[in-house]
Amino acid sequence: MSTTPLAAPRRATITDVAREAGTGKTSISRYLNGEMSVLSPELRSRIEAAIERLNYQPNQMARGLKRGRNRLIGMLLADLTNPYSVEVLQGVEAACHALGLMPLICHAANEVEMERRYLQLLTTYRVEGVIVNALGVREETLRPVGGGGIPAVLVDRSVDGLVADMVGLDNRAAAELGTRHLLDNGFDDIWFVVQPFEQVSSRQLREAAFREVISGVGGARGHTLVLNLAEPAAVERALAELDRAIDADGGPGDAVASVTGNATSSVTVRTGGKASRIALFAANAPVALCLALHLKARYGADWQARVALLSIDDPEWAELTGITAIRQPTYEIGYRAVEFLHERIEGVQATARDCLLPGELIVRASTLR
Amino acid sequence: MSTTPLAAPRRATITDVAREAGTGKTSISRYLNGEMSVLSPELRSRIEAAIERLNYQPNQMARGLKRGRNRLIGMLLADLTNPYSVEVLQGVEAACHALGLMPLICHAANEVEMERRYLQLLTTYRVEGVIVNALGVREETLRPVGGGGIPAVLVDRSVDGLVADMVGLDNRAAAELGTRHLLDNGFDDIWFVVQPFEQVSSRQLREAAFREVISGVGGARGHTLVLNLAEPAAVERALAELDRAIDADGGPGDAVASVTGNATSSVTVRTGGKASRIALFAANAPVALCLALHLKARYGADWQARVALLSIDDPEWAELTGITAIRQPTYEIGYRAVEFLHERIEGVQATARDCLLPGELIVRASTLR
DNA sequence: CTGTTAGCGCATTCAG
DNA sequence: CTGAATGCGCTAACAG
Repeated sequence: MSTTPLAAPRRATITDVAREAGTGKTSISRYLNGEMSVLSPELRSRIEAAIERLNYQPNQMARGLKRGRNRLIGMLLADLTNPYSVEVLQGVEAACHALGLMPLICHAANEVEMERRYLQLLTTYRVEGVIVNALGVREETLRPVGGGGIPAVLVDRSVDGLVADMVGLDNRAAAELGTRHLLDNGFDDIWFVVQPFEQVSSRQLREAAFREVISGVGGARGHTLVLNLAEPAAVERALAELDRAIDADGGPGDAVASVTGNATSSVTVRTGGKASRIALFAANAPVALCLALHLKARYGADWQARVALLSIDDPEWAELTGITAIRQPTYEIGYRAVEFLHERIEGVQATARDCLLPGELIVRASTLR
Repeated sequence: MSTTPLAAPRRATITDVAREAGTGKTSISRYLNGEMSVLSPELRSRIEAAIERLNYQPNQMARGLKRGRNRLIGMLLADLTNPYSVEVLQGVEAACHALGLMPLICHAANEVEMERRYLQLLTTYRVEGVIVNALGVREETLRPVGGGGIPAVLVDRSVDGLVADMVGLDNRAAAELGTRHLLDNGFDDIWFVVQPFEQVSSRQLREAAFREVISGVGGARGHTLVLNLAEPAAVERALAELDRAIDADGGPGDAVASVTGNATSSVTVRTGGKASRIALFAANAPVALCLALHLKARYGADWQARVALLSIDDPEWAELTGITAIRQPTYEIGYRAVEFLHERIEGVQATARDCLLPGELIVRASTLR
């Protein structure tokens, strides 16, 4: 009774269990590691009982320290606010579960400094590998990772000068798919809207593919509009440019009764006349949302009659609002990333691999005229 | 030269640094812990140099094992797919950053089994505390947490039989606010739509408050519709019931040219006639989205003319679609949760506290007639 | 089959 | 001011 006051119910250790079971720590350890065949049934049940009685739970920190591996991997996300990230995460979690890994999820919230800090933290916690959906930063930040350091696989974007496996959307194909779809549906004036390229390879690839397709089609006009979502003033300016283009275009049908910009009272009658030739191609969901919000504010609830919107990423509101989208195989991206990482952790040496998964075009009313 | 082949660039340990700096481990340890005043400037710079040269990074696992605290806390989320979770997370991260804590984010993905597994995992990693946005499960699962076990604070929902701090929306007030708003705007037939109550206290509280307000107002009719989002068939049935009510209601204006249910060709002319008396009050964003998707599919793009929608939670698409919402102080909820937990970790003994934060009504076109 | 002995990397007395 | 010694909880050789 005088052993331990109820003050701090210190957690039982392997030693406690050994004593309680009247045996040595080794046997307990063996039990914990499933080496059942090496334990007499009798001892085994005594151990079981002791563990139960003491409500013992092995300390992973200590285990990790000893054996040099802790089954932890880091998952560094640039922006959880982007549905893309959450979806990828689901795949990551599933794969981790299947492979006996535990993902430490770190959210950089679009801040380079945060990214650096978390990477450092993951390193000090000796994670066995990291999956990183990097911000657009110099390879420098990722120095401790990849090549010389701990195994890493990149998601969605590659990083200049950083050799590592990478898995993501087949951006070329996706951008082509989207552009062709718009072209095929009679849109010959297409605005590709994208966040600042910075070092984000996926943005660059998407835009390049877009331009390439456009330039290969006579009579089609293509524009690239950079939308710096982090900079309200810049957004304002870019959208103004877009507005001018849309206004100049003259509108969708032959008869537009009225478009007041007041969402609650606009009355628009679409008569099925000649299609609008302008379409917006958003490079990802955040951009698409920004565009949609602006268009709705400017042209009213019926903004979709005025301009078509196609987005890479298929956020939950896409269906609701009827915009066309290219859905990324997010779950699989996450899953594959973990598989790659796992191989790497297990020592596979192959040269850096790229895994490009195809996107799926989901046609909705917005781009059908 | 024969010490370590380039094979496995083993990470430098404190011992390596000590040797490199020509001193003992203790001094390194002191340096790491910022006990600068106890080190001669000379030794100090030697240590600095050695650390730099070896690119040394202290092993947090070992530190944690030794000092008994690892600055880790668990953040268990029921469903990251719900924007609410992501927003709360932002607050959690900010607070952790400020308090020198590292959150381990665990995503139960609505699976009770996952929740149990993660809780167990967090325990074995000896996190100093956990913040849990629990699934609707029995206290049993959370046994290791709270009272006797590791400090815990609940977010959004309390758990029967589990005494712990809890922080979340003032559900009573929020539901009243929403209901009153609808009533004030002429809606006298209100459907409160909510996921199965199970053990989720917030759902119960919101619904109870709704009913209470309704029953206090003569002439107002209130219904509660349970929408089990995990069960497509059940959703189907519930929505059918709703449809009957809406159809019976007769529609919004005096003249409805045509409502075909085909989103791409519906032509509706709203003439500003008498308001529809039916309004839907969604208990949270996932429910609101489900409703909106259904209504759009059934009544066409102009579904909002037919029925009003108000939601607790203000998802990104709310503004776009113009539905009224009650925004939760998500960031603050997360922030406060960490603060509470931190106090607990530091040994504060006060009895379980409840922190109810107010929601903010954001009126949009949907509920204005 | 089972127990003893050494550390894993680090923080902490406790003597210099 | 500084360093040697001790052990956190656990696993991994080695002996019984």
